[in-house]
Amino acid sequence: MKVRTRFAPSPTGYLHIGGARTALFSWLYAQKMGGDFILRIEDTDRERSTQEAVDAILDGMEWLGLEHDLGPYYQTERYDRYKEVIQQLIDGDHAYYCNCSRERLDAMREEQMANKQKPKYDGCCREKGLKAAEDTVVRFKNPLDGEVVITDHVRGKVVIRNEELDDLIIERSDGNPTYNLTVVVDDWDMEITHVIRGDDHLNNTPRQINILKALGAHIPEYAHIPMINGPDGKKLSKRHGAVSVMQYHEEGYLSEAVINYLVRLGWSHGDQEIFTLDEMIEKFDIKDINKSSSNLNIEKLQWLNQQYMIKLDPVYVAEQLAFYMLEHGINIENGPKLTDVVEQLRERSKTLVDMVENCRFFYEDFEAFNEKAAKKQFKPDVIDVFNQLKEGLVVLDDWRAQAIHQVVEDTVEKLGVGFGKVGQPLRLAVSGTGNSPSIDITLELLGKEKTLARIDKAMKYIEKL
RNA sequence: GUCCCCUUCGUCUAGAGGCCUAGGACACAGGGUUUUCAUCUCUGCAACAGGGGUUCGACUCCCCUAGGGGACGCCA
Repeated sequence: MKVRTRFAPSPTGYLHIGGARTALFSWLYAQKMGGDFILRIEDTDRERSTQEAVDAILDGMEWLGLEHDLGPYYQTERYDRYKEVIQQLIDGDHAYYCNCSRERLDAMREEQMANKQKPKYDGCCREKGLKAAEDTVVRFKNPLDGEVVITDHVRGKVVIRNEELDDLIIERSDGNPTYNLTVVVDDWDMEITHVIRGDDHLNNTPRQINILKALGAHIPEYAHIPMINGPDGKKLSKRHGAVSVMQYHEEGYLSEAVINYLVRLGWSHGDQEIFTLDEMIEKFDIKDINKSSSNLNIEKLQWLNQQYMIKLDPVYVAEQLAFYMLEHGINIENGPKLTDVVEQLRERSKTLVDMVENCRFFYEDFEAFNEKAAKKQFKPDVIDVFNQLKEGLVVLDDWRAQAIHQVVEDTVEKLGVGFGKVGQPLRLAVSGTGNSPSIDITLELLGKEKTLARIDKAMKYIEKL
């Protein structure tokens, strides 16, 4: 049988980091097994599902490169099929109509909780043989005894007694099917072989298996993967910063780094930290997924992101950088080639947004010198240094790092000072900050005209002190 | 409350009874390289939740306790 996995989000919000990892694991497994990866939108909650959320999920998947082979399927387009299956269950005496009021249900739940019992439907209408009516729902006849054994690929054997379960609603009074029914029908119809999903669904699994059995359907393999918590170990929430995967995009992370970060969260292959996509596919195995939940660690993501900026082709990274330059209002026509910027700044930036800020001075004049650096570097005697430098630079036709370096060296020699006495004030003068790529390359990329203008500007600043 | 699940350095993890004086990575601290910053590199810091078993031997197996998470909806 051909392996088929699926990612089945409900479109009630953006694609968050936990969902993205679930999708990644499903996708990886399908890739590894040469199977299909299906995207299914579970939009049966019509109140909360929105088109914006669908788009946000699709965007997130696309950015991460998690392409689906089939779909997206929308559950709202499959209502006829669900109706048919519900009828089949009723006809087979596996489901029944129930007219218990919400008030009765609520009161019962409260009472059970007060008695320290697990709240469950009491089966009131189970044998009444009710017909469909205005206010009736359809409930599944869950077996009363025996147990359900889940052989989960991550959790191992999990046994749930049927007496812990109750007769869940599979069709609402408005005629809409509910989640536990639709998942089962879809996984069955779509011939899903491996259900890889968050472990918040582990508790639903026995119910779903019972329905599958009643339908005479094949029961898929299951793998319930643990949750991802925020950096503080608490449940992921907006307070933790980036929750939507697209927020990582906005903050300047490469999708390659995010994928690599995500794959190592809850999964590992020995001591390896960095994986190409092909390596991931080759080495990924469900049995290597951890059982315990993991916490987000932004520092590690930042480290990975830098590793990827260094490792990836500068032409590609430059293409990505162009997006952020535009986004941050920098005109890339006013400065050096982006590939040069990438090569010079990738070891000095954690994210592409960092890189934008670090290269800004090549493209735009800055307002003020870094205060601390100016205090340290801009002393009156620097005027001599700048005059000397200018003398050499003005006449320099070959505006390249090597020649520029020679001018700086000559200045150092003539003035009989240390390199730092020349390089640092110069760096501050042209960049406005205390750090940049090596000074000769910085000047080369900045260009002769801007360099000289900025030295003049710095001299005026110093004279006013 | 009831049921289910989880528990190795601060964090991500390796570990399938002796290979463990518990390894790697991020972070952090210190050194080296770089007359900037970073990169790179070296060193250091730092963990088997607790208690009982089983065994010649337990991080690894079993039980209990504690802590954390999830489920218990006409949400998914």
